[in-house]
Amino acid sequence: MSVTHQRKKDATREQIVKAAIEVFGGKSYLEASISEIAQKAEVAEGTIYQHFKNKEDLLFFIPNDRTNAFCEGLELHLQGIQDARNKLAKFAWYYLYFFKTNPDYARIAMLELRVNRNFQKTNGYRLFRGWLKMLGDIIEQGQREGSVRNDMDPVIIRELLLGTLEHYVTRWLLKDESWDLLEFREQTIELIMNGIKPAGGDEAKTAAASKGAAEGRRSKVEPLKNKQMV
Amino acid sequence: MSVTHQRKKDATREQIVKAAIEVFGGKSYLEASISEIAQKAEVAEGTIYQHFKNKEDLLFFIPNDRTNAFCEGLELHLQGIQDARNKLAKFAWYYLYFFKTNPDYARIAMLELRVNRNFQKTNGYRLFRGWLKMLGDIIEQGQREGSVRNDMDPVIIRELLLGTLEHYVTRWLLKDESWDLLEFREQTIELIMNGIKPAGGDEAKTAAASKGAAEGRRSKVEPLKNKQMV
DNA sequence: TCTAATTTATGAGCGTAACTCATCAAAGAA
DNA sequence: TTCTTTGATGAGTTACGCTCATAAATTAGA
Repeated sequence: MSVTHQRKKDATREQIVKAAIEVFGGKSYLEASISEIAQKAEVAEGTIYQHFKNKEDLLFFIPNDRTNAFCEGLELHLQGIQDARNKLAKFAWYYLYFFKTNPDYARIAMLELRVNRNFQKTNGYRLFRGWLKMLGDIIEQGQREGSVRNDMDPVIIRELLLGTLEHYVTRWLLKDESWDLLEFREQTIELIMNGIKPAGGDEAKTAAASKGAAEGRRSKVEPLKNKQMV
Repeated sequence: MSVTHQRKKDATREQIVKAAIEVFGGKSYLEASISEIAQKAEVAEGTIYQHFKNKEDLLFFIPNDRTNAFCEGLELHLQGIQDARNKLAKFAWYYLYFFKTNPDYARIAMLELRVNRNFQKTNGYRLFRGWLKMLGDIIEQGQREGSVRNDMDPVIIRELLLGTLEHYVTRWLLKDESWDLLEFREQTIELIMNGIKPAGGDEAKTAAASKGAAEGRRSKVEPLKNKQMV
């Protein structure tokens, strides 16, 4: 296969994926039809099956590119921020901002992929777990810094944040984006930040003391037996 | 139509719904087939269409009974608990307990109904919003009591709790119930309870003072413009 | 430049599953 | 018993995912 040939094929596949994002984003996976995707991509139905094993395989291909875009943007937006708490706040903002500006993909990710059992075996899910680790690292950094309570398993904190954010995006999509996805951000982050603040110290008044207090309470609760929940 | 006739028809419908819960619970809505449900219910395929407009209509009928069961159990488990914070903790426990003991329905509710746009127009969703209000009332009670910070819109607190719980159930299902759904409950509730505690007071040390502190900060943040997020 | 070989695109045709409808069975009313 | 009404049935229709034989396009060799 020559280089030009490959280019041509890649271009066709890209057209198909682009059309698939639009169609899967506009209606449910079930209601979306291959023929509609083919029409929008301006290829024959059979061509889609030259590039993808089946309809689901096409769906699962979509997050590859989008997850990478998410990661790149995330790293960019976190640059220059030193402390974990500000990184977490920035993460929450970026997460909502990303899906707000990618509503078609948001629908695919939240309403289709997120609840699909087969998706967990795909490369897209592997990429998802990649940036999940980034989030976990920030939380652990905060625990080392003393700015995040360390008597709590970092996975719990991660899931609290992630669960809440995914929930907001999902509700926003189901309400046809009728309200601003970022509207609830400030109060929600305030709530979570307050929750994960080291115990025994009101940070606003006694920021310096909080670190010591946190250290004193290290490993108060049982460590989790099974962290493979994602 | 006579009483006996109606009884007979109701019995058939119940058989169909029972079979549908098993089949929709075992595989995705897409993979589940009407013929399999008909077989399991021991009726002809055509009979299903005497009782339900289509496959989706059958799916949407399922939560009617289960939501009522959820509500009854919830009210029972909340009985005798006076203060809002203990009610919220109990709610979280009951929520996870209910889905742990109803895994087939959990899959239908979390993986199908929760992300289905059409579901929002159904009676099942109306019932869901019914107990959502119960949860909101508990939070508002806590804000009046002074045990829950009232400088925060109650909807935010409700969504934080609900989002996290739904997230746990979803992850648990996608991991084939391989870990204990209740394992994360204690730490998560501790985290949320800490977050929604009135600001400025470490409750463990200065419980009495917290009320006053909370009142002092009433209406600190902007009220939400749009509460119709669910 | 012409030709053979390989890769990519095509769409008619197939299988399957949701759904319909004419017919049958069962129960109640007269 | 006969007529009417309601519920159950499954063969038939339709729509959609998917296959495959064929055509078109591109490359390599002479």
